[in-house]
Amino acid sequence: MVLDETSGEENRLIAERRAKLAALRGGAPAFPNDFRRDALAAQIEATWGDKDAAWLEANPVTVRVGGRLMAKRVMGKASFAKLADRSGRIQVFLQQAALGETYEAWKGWDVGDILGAEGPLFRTKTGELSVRATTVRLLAKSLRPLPDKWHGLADTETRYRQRYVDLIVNDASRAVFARRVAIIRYLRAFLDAMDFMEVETPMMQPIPGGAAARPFVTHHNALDLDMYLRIAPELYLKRLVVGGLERVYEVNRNFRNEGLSTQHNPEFTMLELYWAYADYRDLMDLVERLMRGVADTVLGKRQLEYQGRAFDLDAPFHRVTVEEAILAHNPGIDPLSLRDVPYLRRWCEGLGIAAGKHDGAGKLQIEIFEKTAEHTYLDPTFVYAYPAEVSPLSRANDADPFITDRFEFFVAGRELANGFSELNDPEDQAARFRAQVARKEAGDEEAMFYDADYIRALEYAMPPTAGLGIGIDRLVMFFTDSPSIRDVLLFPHLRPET
RNA sequence: GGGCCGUUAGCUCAGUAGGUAGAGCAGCUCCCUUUUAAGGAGUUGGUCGCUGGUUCGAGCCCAGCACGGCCCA
Repeated sequence: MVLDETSGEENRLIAERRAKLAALRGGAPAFPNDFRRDALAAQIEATWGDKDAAWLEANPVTVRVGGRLMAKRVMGKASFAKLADRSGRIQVFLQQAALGETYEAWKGWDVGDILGAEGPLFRTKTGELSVRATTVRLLAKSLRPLPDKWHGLADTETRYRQRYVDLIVNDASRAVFARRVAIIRYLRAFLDAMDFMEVETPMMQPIPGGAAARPFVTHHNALDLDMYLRIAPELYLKRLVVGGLERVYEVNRNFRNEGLSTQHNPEFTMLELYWAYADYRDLMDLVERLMRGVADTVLGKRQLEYQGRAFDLDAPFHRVTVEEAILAHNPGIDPLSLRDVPYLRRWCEGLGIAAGKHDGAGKLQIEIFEKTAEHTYLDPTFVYAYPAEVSPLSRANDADPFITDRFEFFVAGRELANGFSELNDPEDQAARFRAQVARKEAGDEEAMFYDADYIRALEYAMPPTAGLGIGIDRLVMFFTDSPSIRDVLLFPHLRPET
């Protein structure tokens, strides 16, 4: 894949089309913008799809359609064209007898060009609802040939780099992004109906907070201030709960300065919501309802296949604690030593986990969980009671302060959501931040900063609150049977072309 | 960062043992007034990702690099 600007010599196919465009420039505007449609392909099918040839002849309906020429079949003095608009495709029938000189021009137009046509609807010999063109115009010349009309565009790299081409020729790709939009629309409607308020909080933050991740750094020139692209909106959203916005959510991008994979893009979309007077159990129930609601909305059923495996969202979602999960997947482990640091450290070594020097029992538990258990949760599963050590923003459990009232939600072995009862005790939160700072000073680049303003906000008192984050890209992957996050991102990050 | 795989015409792909590059579609010329990947006849089109090396000779073998894919850390 070489760009013409750098290759010096233009492709012959493009040169041919450029010559056609040059000829067009001699007359009327080559890129006119005075054509207006009055019908879309899908509307035409919906409105007149059930009318037969005789009805259409007796009740003439004239439509103006426009779109990209996707198929061109010339048979001497008559032709068929397929025009693609945003709703679908409509066939246009062109005849020399009706179009005169324009018909000769049409024969020189190319698949990929943008056309407008007007004429009455009729049915062809084979019964296809079509437009019998009385006029047809070239609205925009395509200089580049489209990929193979039958095989489409298969090259993964080109599909990602030139998504516009992928969207033109691959129906399946368009369907993925249509479904992505439908899912996000559903989530918004669901939350709006619960009286949640959608808000926007800073993407550029002086202190990156709300998650354990390495941030991107940028610089504000006027303030001469380094700033961070947010790794999460969490601390800002909770400030809003302090302010009395008792139900808030935000759907937007987070940025994490980490590697790329089939599960990770440096910028990804997260839904975060904060719900006062609710707890983590309410959130688990909410997630179950959302998952079924998404299925109902975009699939019309709760049974689906993801990457060859069947899933049934009607079945109750599993719920298991972190410690139960560790015991279930590490048969030899001693249940009474699950919080014993030297014991867990030895167990980690046996699993080939490189534990950090300062890791406590909670961190070591999570390492063991992630290595041995996480990927096994294929059916929807809530894993809860996360250790406080790895949950610096979560409320400690009343009966057992080693753990927090926090869960993560797994489907197909992947984390789709993370939720917890929020830590609203400002003194506990300050102590947790100090512990994070100690970790950061010990070399943990993902440890959190101390956010003094956030502590100040909590000191005004935050109501008891539950907070949830849902990874939208992974959710869309699941509901579109997509193996890679790049398949659900319109413009996934790639290295620059050479 | 490591391992494996890939990169050949605009697109989708073949390419024999290392002997000088092919198909289909698209394009171009011609025929064709109801096609559905329209059809028929003819025809153009390649720095085989890049740079080196081995060889009389490299798309093919070797090394490095670039980009992509999958897996691992």
